[in-house]
Amino acid sequence: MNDVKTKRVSPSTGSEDRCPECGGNNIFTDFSRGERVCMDCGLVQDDRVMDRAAEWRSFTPQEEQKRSRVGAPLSLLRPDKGLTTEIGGQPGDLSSGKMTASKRAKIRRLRWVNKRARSGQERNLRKALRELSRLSSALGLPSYVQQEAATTYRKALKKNLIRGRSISSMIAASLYAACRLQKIPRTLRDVVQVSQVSEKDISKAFRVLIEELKMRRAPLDVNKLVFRLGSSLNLTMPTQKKAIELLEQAKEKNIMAGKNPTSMAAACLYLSGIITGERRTQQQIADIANTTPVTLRNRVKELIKELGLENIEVKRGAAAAPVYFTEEDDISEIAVEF
DNA sequence: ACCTTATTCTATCGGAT
DNA sequence: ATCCGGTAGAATAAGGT
Repeated sequence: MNDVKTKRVSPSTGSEDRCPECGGNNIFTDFSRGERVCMDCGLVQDDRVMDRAAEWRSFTPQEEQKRSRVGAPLSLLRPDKGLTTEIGGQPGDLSSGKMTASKRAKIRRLRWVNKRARSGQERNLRKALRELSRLSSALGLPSYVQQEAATTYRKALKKNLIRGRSISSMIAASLYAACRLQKIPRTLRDVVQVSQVSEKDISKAFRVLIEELKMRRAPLDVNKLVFRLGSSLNLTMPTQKKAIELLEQAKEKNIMAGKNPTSMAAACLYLSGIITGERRTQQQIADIANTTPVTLRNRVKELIKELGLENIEVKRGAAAAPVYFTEEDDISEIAVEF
């Protein structure tokens, strides 16, 4: 652990799933920050992250051959999956006298009807998907998560779960569920902040989804949460990894149950900061973790008691002055050695 | 529908650094 | 002056009756 450096590089062009530094394949991609972090050595590749998913699928070799980039791909993110019937009409068609007035009127009417005949569900979906893409880009989520959320929402719509609930709350809940399924570390609170809906409504909607759609509830990945918060606090990788250690111990001692995972992650970071001498104040951490110093203290107190960390009081006096980088600092230039 | 329990939040104060 | 630790009271959620 002591020979770890925090270092940032541009992404390599070679094999994308291996760390260019240590060769490990335990790489975590954080789409919201546009970073790829090696969980083993802490190397951060921080250029833009590309979504490398195939543009659309082919099912047979022939299809693969024929696949061209003409026309939009089928997309779950469009209400009609990208297949729309429009009744066209060149300016000349209707006015050049090739048609009788009544025929013209008929066609105009047809076009009008077609535009409006899309069902209420489709209109609902249209609105929902617009909101979905707004939320996803605000949270910096890749499109496959968006797709997942869209699919969930379609199911909910089909089962009539939307009735009586707001579109915004259901779409936010679908997106949150998608993050959980795809192991993207976003908390409900994160979603609430970019949404216009209250936390209460979204969590209610989320529970409805879980129950009615029998979704498996993938546990939130607290370790990733630690890296995300740690990174926001500009803590070095040794401190973040120490926090993970504490977190693992906490898991073993079963003191996570019922607690907000975010505050537990925050508490681990606070303690590890004290241990490595890279301290942040309770207020700083609480702000980043969207909790309060009070809750943070309670978690810290439990951790100290359960993990037998009382002796860190000794090191507390010897702690180095906190080094806190603001957003403006170019931290890519800084390599910290231990 | 009501009660209980657990968690977290806001607000607040006194003591330590 | 700021940080830390503790307390009281309200809101909220989940579970039981």
